[in-house]
Amino acid sequence: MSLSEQEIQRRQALEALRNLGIEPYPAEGFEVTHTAEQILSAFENSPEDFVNVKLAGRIMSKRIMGKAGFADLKDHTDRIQLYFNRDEICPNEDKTLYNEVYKKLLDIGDFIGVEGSVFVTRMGEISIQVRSFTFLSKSLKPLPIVKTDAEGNVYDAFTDPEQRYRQRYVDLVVNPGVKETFLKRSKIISSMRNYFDAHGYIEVETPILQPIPGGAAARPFITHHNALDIPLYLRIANELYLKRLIVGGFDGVYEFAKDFRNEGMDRTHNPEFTVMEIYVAYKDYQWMMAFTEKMLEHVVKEVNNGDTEVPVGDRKINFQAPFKRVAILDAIKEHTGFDIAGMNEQELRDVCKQLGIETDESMGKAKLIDEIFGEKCEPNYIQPTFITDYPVEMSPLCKKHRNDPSLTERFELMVNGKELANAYTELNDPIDQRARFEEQLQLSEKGDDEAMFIDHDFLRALEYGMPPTAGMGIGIDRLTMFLTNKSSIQEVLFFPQMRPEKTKSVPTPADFVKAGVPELWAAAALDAYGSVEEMRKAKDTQIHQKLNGLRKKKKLDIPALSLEDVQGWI
RNA sequence: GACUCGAUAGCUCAGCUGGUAGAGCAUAACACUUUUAAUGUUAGGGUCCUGGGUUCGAGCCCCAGUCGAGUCACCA
Repeated sequence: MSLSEQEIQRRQALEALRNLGIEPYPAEGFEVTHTAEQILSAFENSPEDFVNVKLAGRIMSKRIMGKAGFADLKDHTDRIQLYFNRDEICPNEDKTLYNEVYKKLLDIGDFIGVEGSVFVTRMGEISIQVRSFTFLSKSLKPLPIVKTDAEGNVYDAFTDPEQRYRQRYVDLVVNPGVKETFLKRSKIISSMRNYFDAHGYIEVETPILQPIPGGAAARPFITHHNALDIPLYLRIANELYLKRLIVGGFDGVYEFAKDFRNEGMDRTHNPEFTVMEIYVAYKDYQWMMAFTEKMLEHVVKEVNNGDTEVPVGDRKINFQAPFKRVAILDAIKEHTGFDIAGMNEQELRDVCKQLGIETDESMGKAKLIDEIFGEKCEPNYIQPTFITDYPVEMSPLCKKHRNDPSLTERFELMVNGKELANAYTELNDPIDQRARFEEQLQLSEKGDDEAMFIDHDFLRALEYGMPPTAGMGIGIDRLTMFLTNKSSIQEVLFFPQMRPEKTKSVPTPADFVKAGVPELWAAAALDAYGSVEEMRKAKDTQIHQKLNGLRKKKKLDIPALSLEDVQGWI
């Protein structure tokens, strides 16, 4: 491992601290009495409460002026300025603590604990006059320095998305606002959870490793269980398990679930993502629509200071309930002029052709309709809109429409032209369900690699009887994107999936020494071959000649090699 | 998958008919007792993503690759 100049200096500082008897990584905790936020918000009203404060955090900047100096301390709440005065920190003759430890050995990025009193500087900034400080953890790698001036201009921002996502810890430390996004995400989830709990629904956990990946149309990740010697799949949905629980007598269950889909990645798709699914017995999709819009309105208000309107890109989206409801066939009629109700597969193909939508042989009716809707209608629904009553072919787990058996009781919630939620009156007729699965099997044989598998255990559960049930799933990542106004899913996931980092190990002379090359020759061998592997590929005679050649050329002051020497190394 | 753009110091970026690299911040040293992107002076710091090619000579031109970003397609 080769270290940069600054990394070496920090290791030296680490040593210097230890030589002074200061442990840079102490085992003890540090008692914290205040946070930066508390001090900044309450000091002016009651300064008497802040004559003795202890807080801990990371040093974010340092400014020294002779016998006094400043630093910014960032704790989990905010940043606050520290004032270090030499004679305050070092009341006695020995000024080491100021001159050496504070001035030279304390680096940006270090965690320290400080004790002192709060005051206001001449410049009017609330600061802590430090009486004593304690190293809590030394930082060996320099953080990128992002500076903001009085006008709020940001300098040298740490912006490279690759580095920000790969090293989210750094992103969180130096880029203001990143943490807020994730705090909001957390709040969205807890707000939703509270809403469900208040209705008496039960949060449950269901298997992530599934023998049959059911509940959605998607390509799964496959893995293998050694003891059972069977393939297992990472779940693409948890729907079928939650419905089993309704069969078992739960009235309302929900789960915040990580789902996994082995498909493309882009700024709206990550291989693992979070979906909340909820199932409520004795309800239908009409009820669920009303429940969903009220729930969303509630969540949006909670995370958005009581406002239902949120900015998304250059638009504003209003989550005020009730949302508009449009049947999918009406939507298609409105945006394409075609009435596709009752059309067969061939007729739909013709419509696609006239609309300029590409199709292929593997597409059934469902996919064709989905294409038309996705291509021509979906982008038009900016404000939250329920699209309802999908054709039966598109929804194999959904109950047929009470008024039209060619349709289903399903809705999707479209926001900003994207699907945010999906819900059904759940199919609980086991015979119908079996028939629908069998249609999926035919699609699969036709080449649709996303068609659903038949889950016989799920059918068996339905045969015992499932009460009428409404179910709904909502994409938490997408919801978070809307509510934080981010245009990519990577911004709302702490650790989005990335291609593995290439760790190109740079060979050093030491590697050659380890391989048996004498130290005298290691640098030359590195020069000649670049890596141990390359050298091993060469013949001993070639190595012998090449290295001696190099010795001559570079006038190395070392004895010439014999062939026997070289044979001894490899 | 296609196209476009990018990769140079710890970070943000510059670089020129093709002549072995430069700024700001960060770092180090000195000065300075309340600074505000602190300041002033000085110094150090680089496999210019990788591999080939053209050339007397490549960070720059050509080819191939890696990684990333954006647009589109595919996929939900």
